[in-house]
Amino acid sequence: MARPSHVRDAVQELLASSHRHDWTSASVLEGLRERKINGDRSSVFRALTRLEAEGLVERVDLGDGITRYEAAGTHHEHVRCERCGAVAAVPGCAVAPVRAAVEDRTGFRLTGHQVVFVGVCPACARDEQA
Amino acid sequence: MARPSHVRDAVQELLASSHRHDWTSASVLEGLRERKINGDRSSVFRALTRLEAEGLVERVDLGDGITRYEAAGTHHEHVRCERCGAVAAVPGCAVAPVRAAVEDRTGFRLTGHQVVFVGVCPACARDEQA
DNA sequence: GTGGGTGCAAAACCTTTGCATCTGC
DNA sequence: GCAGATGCAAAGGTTTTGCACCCAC
Repeated sequence: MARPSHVRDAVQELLASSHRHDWTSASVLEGLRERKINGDRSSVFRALTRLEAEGLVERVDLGDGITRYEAAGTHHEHVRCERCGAVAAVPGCAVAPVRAAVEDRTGFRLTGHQVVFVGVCPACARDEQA
Repeated sequence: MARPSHVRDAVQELLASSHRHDWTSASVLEGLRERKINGDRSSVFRALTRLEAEGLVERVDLGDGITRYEAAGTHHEHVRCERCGAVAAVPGCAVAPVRAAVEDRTGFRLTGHQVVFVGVCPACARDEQA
């Protein structure tokens, strides 16, 4: 056992070596191709699923129906540009301060959260001016 | 023009007369049937799309790949039970306090956000004890 | 008659699954 | 040989689109 998995290793390294927060199955596959690594959709999905289970990558849901992934790291939220789709990180946790209040008011015991800010990125705001 | 649209009207009334935050295309269709209103998937989708554009209903993304809708109203966040899927409202805005800070740190001009808390609802927590 | 609303079916989309194959161990 | 990894193809589920029909204006 413990056989080499070139696809999974390549996926992990691809995500870890980038600062992108919006890797999709398609862009991962493309990234592998650019690195001259052959891969298949199913292999990429299996790799991502397993890497997520191992805690090496995290699933990011930006609310557009496409599942995204990023390398696991320090906690942060995301902001997505509604014009160009660019995704940036928002350092820290946006809802930590209200966590206790939410548990009090809803009776739920919270285990996680998903926060996505939507806005206009600086570049698109500039274009808008012009 | 301004022709009657029984499907769209029925969808709007269905959402407005309920307090559910997790209407899906399927449950809306089912709801219409229960009201003896014939409808079709595409009609429901077109109705929801248009009602959303008109600001009468809001899209709710709980991160499970299924698009949900609820009647538009006062702003609130959502919490979803990871055991049973129940959805409850969280009054108020969880991220308002950090809005300005996010704009400062990212340079984005924020136009909206999407917050979903994940946790265990009181009922499931009780079952867990047993 | 015109345009919007509708139903039906087919397509599109992303994701998942089945299965045969290959290859380290 | 066995178990894990892979590629290919097909299925699965939700959402979208095309098209013809119908009806209120």
